[in-house]
Amino acid sequence: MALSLEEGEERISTFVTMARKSGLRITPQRLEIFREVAFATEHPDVEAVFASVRTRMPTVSLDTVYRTLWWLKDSGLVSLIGAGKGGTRFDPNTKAHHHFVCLRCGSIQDFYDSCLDSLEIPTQAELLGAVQGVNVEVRGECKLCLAKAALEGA
Amino acid sequence: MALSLEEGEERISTFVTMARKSGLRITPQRLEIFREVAFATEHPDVEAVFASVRTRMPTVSLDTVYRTLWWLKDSGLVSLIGAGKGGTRFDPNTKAHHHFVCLRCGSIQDFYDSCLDSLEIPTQAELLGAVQGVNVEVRGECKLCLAKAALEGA
DNA sequence: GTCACTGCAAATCTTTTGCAGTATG
DNA sequence: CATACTGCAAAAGATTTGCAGTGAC
Repeated sequence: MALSLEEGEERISTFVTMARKSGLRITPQRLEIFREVAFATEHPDVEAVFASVRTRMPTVSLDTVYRTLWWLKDSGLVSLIGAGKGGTRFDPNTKAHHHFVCLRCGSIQDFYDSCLDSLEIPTQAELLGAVQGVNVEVRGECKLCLAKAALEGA
Repeated sequence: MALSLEEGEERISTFVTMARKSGLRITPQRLEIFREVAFATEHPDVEAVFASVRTRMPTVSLDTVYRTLWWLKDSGLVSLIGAGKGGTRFDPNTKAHHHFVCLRCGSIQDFYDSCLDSLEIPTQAELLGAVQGVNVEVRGECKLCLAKAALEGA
């Protein structure tokens, strides 16, 4: 699955605008790293981005890739898959359920909703493989983080 | 949010049954580790399970926890949050979209569906914090893994 | 009694940090 | 020109592996 050139370029121009707005410097490394991610359709991990950027810019270091990616994430230009940070996490709940994921602290809370359980799977998704279940991930900021932010902002 | 005792015990008896069926030995460590995970409502990571089990069984080692958790995962008794294994992964797609997650290889593919984008957020979820978006995670086995399995099974 | 399972310790892989030099705005 | 950014190297953290002893079946 290839990304259209226009869509990639659109992502890059958003990137430059955002960077300017945040007063952050646009360096060749950052541009190259972002270009890599912006055109990616495979949801790469850090190592993959690094390897790929390295073919075109052999001097970039792995930690620059890390720093750039976290910065992109903080700016909202890319998002993390799942809860993001931290080690592997487990879910002992084998019943149908759904998650509220906090984008700030990474906490995950279960919630139940029978309508969501019986969500109709779009044909688009059916085509990608053998579907076994659905989990709806509601993303936002949890109560605790909201309270903390309110305190700090006061 | 506490888990009802019955539900936890139910999970444990499922565990014992499953273990017997797979011909795997039920050791005190495994039972303790599974008990920990079965009653957890916080989607713990390995370190958290380890720390908690250790308070009741000070001799367990971290690697036993790892081994047991992977085994539980392979048996389908617990599932991994997100794609599971591997490092942090990024998603450069800032448009509303959804994921097909392969439970076998961990690959993630995007798909689009405007009905899902405008999914109504259940009150249950609204109560947990400030909602910013929804991502539907369709879980199953991807085309590639299905093909591989077919080859090996032949 | 057999053989899978455990604990330990060391190896490996992933991510972060401190510092001195470099280059962007 | 100031100072944020980079690369390097080393530290910190997470996960895996090899091996000898132990215990579940």
